[in-house]
Amino acid sequence: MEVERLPRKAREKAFHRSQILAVALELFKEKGYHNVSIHEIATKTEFSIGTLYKFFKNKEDLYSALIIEKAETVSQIVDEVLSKKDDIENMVKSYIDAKTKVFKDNLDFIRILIIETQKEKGFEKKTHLGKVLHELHQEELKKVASLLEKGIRQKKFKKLNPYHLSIALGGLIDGFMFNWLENSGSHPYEADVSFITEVFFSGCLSPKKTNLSG
Amino acid sequence: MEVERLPRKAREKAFHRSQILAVALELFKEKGYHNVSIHEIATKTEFSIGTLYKFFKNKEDLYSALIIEKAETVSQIVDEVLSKKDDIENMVKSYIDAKTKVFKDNLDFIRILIIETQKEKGFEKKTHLGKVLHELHQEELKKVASLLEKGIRQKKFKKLNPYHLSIALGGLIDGFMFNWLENSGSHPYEADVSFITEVFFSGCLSPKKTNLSG
Amino acid sequence: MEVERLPRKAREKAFHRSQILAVALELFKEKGYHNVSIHEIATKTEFSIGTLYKFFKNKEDLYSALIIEKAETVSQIVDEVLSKKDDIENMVKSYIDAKTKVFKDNLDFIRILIIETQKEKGFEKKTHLGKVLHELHQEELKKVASLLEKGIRQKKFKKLNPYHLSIALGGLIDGFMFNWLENSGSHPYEADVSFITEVFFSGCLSPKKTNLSG
Amino acid sequence: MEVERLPRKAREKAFHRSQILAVALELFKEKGYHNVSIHEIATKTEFSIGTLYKFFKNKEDLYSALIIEKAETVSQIVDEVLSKKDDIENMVKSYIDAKTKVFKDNLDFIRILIIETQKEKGFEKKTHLGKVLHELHQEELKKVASLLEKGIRQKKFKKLNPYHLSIALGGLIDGFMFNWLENSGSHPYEADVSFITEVFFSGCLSPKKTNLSG
DNA sequence: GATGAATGAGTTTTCATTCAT
DNA sequence: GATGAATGAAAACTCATTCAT
Repeated sequence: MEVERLPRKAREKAFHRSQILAVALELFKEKGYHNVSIHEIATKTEFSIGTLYKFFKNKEDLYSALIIEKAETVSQIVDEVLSKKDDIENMVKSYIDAKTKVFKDNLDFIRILIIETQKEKGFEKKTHLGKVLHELHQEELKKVASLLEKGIRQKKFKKLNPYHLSIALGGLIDGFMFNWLENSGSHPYEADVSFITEVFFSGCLSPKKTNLSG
Repeated sequence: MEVERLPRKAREKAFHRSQILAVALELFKEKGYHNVSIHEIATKTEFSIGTLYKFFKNKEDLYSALIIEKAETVSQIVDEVLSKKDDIENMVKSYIDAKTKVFKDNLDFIRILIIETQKEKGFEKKTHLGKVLHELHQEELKKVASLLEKGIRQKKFKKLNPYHLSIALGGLIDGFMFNWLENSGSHPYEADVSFITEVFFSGCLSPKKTNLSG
Repeated sequence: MEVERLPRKAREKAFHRSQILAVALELFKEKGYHNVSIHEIATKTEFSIGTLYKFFKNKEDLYSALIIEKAETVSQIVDEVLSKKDDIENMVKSYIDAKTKVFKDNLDFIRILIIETQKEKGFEKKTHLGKVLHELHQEELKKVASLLEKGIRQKKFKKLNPYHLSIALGGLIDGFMFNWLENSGSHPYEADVSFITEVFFSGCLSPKKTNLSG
Repeated sequence: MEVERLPRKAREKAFHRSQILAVALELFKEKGYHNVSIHEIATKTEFSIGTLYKFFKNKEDLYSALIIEKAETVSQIVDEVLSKKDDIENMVKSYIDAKTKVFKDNLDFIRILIIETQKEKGFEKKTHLGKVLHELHQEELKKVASLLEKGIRQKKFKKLNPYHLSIALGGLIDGFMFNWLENSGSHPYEADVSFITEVFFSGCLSPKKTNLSG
């Protein structure tokens, strides 16, 4: 009995935790970190303030947990795409697709992620949150880099530093998506996706291929 | 004598204003908007709180003034570069140079600019600050776009949407510079500059040119 | 046990509330609204500032609650007197007695009531407080008027507009009591009470009655 | 020359002083004492703050001067009426006329007078302002009392304490005028004036006269 | 374990008054 | 003498966090 009881409790606890985070995300998106009070989160989750403090040691901790959880989810989505073996070019396209979709689907989260990423002394690596986000970002860059490297070895891409190329690709995606965000999604984002793909490939595909395809 | 008296006062006032903004920038960079109190700014500037409120009607106003002033300075630097008539390719190179340099020289400012840009429901165009930043950004995109368009007409660049291309270029620059920022300027940023230039041109120069240069 | 628990809490809360109001009244009487800080009320009540703000949403609200509560108490006292069926003349006498006693017992409250009544553009009916006070006053005038009307119908009083007469009676009472207040209660207020009664009756009783009684 | 220069300066000074008081009265009426800043008065008078402080040693002093000046004007109006020798009854009527007219013409002033009169410990006789107002009021009561006394000696009024009668008359006037004020002058005040007169006389005239006139 | 009342440090902002020019 | 920039004490109010029940 006891053996089953704890797991159930644990499951419940995890569920409650995720409920709190979901509500908090909603509120932070809507009003910004400083304009949301613990009291408000407590009321909306229908947990007591004391219970919230059982789950998270303070407001900052709750916020960190929220960001990290989301960032890991996004990371997993990207990982999945990168782990599906396919033709290199298709994989890059899938990556661009996945990233832009994640961006579009999580606009508000992305917004607070950016704020947090830059907030308080930039990538403050002393902060737990800062470290985790830095690592997740660097891991992604490396994974994309290794994909691009494979493409270079297959002579499909020009001989350029693959880590730099992955930064370039990330920059392209972010640039377009921020522009889309700035103009409040006034046009279908798919247009941007195809442009990103076109620009990136026309710059990276090795000359011969370019001529063949062109 | 009287003729000079007012200008001196005005000059002094402007100087004091800039001093306050400089100190405030320093503090905001260091601790973030919400962790800096007016009292602290007053103490550090060695002005009284009341004097601060003579210059700026409230904390938000001081912050806005800070951001807008800096953003306009950056805008002017870019404008200057874009107004010097030269060979298109050199002008693009100069633009990349200028932008990366501005970025490097104003790391901390860029950081709080990003936060502000995304803060509270993204580009909140209802805010004066939000509107001003949005406009400055769009103006820059258009200027770069018109430069690139000229290049396209001169058959130096591929036939791609020039506005989109300017977003792409912006994305590339930001991507690299953020990466550089994230790694706290661990390597000379000039390396990034040349990579940005290379990637951008290899993707944009019209096919013939590519073949000749490759 | 549980059944009693909530009521006890509620009772305690009500008690605390009344304690705060009592202390606040004391302070406002002593120093005036603008010269009493929330901090001071908190210190004197031995509650924290935060607790005060749990009871009242701001300083104005605390003040309003204070005035309205007192005004309603006074209103009830008057109501009680007016509801006891008796000979008309005795009822009027009782009313004068009750009013002067209330006045005497609540000198300081009356003072701030007057201030509030006249404060900021007179009976500002837009304010909740203003409305409530206005209504309470008008209600009282009407009740007294209907009492006097009965007297008129019974031919005990002269045929004068009863509403106007109630204003006159109120004016008489206030005039004497303010004079008494101004001279800091230098003489027993009962002297004033009998004078008010005499003047009012000799002015209102119909000539025949006057002759009979005189 | 010097002999004439000072008087002109003095005249100018007095004029400026009255200008300041006029503007201040306007502002205090409109917004209340605590919502008007010295800065605002300075701006509206087109004098500098420093100059204002040359005329009045502080805000309270300016306020006192304002109230006292007005109160003395009112006092003079009443004095004039009371000094015109006439039939007693006509003089009382004139007094009621004058008082109600003053009330009507100075509604806003009366309002702040009441506030001040009751503000901060009621008739605080320690304050200069308090003392002056108290004295002015008592003087008026005495003058009216001596008028009424004459009427009693002439057997025109009942044998009642004339000082008390003067309080009663004052109370009647104030009661009606406050009611009129409370209802924002919704009806012509002359109606009240005649009612005050009627009530006061029918209550004060000796029975014989009443019978004769009735 | 859960609760939420109580805390009070800390924030932004105002404005009467002074005094160097 | 006139000025008005500078001052800074003091106010109202918020909210993360604690801890007795």
